[in-house]
Amino acid sequence: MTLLTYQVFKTVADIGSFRKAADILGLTPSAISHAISSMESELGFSVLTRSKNGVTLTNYGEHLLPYVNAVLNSDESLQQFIADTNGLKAGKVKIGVFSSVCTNWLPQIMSSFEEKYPGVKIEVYQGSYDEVAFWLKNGVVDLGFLSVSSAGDIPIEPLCKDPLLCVLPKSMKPNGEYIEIEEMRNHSFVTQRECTDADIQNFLKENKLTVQSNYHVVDDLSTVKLVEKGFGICLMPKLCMNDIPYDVNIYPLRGNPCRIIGIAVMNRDFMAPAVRTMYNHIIQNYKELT
Amino acid sequence: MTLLTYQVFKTVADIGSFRKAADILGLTPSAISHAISSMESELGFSVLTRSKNGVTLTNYGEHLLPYVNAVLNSDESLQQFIADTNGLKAGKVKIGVFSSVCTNWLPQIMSSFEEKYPGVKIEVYQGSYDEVAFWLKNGVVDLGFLSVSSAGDIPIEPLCKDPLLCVLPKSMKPNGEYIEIEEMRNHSFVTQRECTDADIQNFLKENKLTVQSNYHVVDDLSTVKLVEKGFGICLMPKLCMNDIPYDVNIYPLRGNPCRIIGIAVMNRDFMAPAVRTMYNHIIQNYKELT
DNA sequence: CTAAAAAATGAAAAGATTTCAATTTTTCAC
DNA sequence: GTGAAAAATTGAAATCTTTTCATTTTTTAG
Repeated sequence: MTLLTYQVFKTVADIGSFRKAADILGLTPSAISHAISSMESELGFSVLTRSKNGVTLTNYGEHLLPYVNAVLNSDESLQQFIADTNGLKAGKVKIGVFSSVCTNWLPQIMSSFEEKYPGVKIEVYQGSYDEVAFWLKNGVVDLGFLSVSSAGDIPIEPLCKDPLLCVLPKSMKPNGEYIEIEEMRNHSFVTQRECTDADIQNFLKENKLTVQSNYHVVDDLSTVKLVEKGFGICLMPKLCMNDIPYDVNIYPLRGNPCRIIGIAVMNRDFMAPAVRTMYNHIIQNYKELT
Repeated sequence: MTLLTYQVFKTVADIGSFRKAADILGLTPSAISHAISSMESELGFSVLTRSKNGVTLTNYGEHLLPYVNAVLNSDESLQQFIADTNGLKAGKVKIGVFSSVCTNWLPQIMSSFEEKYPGVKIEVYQGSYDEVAFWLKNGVVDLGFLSVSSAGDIPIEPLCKDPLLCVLPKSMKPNGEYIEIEEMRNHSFVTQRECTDADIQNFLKENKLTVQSNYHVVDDLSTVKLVEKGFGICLMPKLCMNDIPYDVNIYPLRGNPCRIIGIAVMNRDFMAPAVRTMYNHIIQNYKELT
């Protein structure tokens, strides 16, 4: 017996006619008849008496009906849950972000989204690129902000360029408007521990800048503060600098190297409705790149 | 989505592996995969992440699971009800009887049945042949005792013969051991109202005994009492006389006319388990006719 | 008694599920 | 990193279920 069998039984029991039940369910009377009789042979007893005044429940049918109703009701609430989820009356989106997106973009994303879809809950997970990528792969988050170069094999939609800047102590000034790569070669660097900012590591690697670095810190603020105090120079994406009250000199680099910030999702074709909506919302609001 | 889809989803979610779920459900891993992916495309979002450490629920899957469990649990209790019914741990039998069976046979039938199947409830409806037949046709009772001649088109299993006897006041005696039909022809009859005992009516009709009857009573006791007081003679099935404290002469009739008592059921091939068991129980205990 | 309506029936068609065989992906040990 | 083993996926064919169609039977109402 399937849910449809139950539905047929319930409808017939309620309405007392095979033909009318067929109309209601969009089936032929024959289908109803077959369904009921296969139900009866599966049960081993009959549930409906075909008599004058239409079709009525047998004693057993009468006892069975509440059980059938219980199943149909619980399925109904399941269907309702699905409908709510698809209609964005319910749902949850878990987003992985790195700190600069977290502080600069997320508040606006969240408030505009929440206004539009008040039923959807948003959970934010902040971490490094690697952590965000890991969370995406493991389903901890549905969507993740990443730089394109750090996304690896995770599909990512590029949103905008974020220029890498060179951060110097106040005491230092470059020769021109831009910092030449060669100018940096002999300076001590303050670098973030491990690959907290993979784009910068990549840039350094690409330009064969072997960095002499005595300080390995974790967060952007500390990095800049160490530069401020004259312990070295550092590279920092522009977006990060928004968050930091700094007293340093900031210069763009020759060739304007950028990190490309994108929004990543493991399976672009199969997002939950709330996730898809958030994904589109983010692209609409932040996509600058064609 | 069907109940099986739900079952597949639940099993996979519980055990975290398609292959193991396939083993448990007796399906191939491929079937599981197809089932889940068709579920996901129907839902519009994915419910399982295929990752390291096996398969885990997505956020949506996590939310969906309780709903799925609710449906499966209510179906489980439906299945349990069916099993109980089939296993005779539950169930009800409604039996229609006429008075002589009610008083003579039913107590023994009921007590031996109840001893064997204590979970099954028995309901007794007492009435005339016509009422019992009506109840059978309308599903008021599951089984009905009837005389074969009164069953009409209702299938009936003959159980035993019950001889018709002639009841005479003490003051009257027949010529021999048997009463000849002709002997009755000139006597006043006390008859039961309408066709309360169709067999007797039939017998009278068959033998072209037009009965001169001034008293039309309903119950057997009253009938016999009127005979006792000399208001006429009557015919009475033997079984009925068991119930009556009488002070009358009783004689068999020439040719030993009988009513045949049987057990009737509307659909012999499709009885509820408790009904079938009662049916067989009755036949075992009361069938004398081959 | 007949006509109309409702239900049942059996065979064929349509649809769904399951399996099979082959492929891809993932995991684990070396 | 490589390769073997395990797990999951895929598409096509096979199987099984459900539905319809056409017909028959049963029931009801005039």
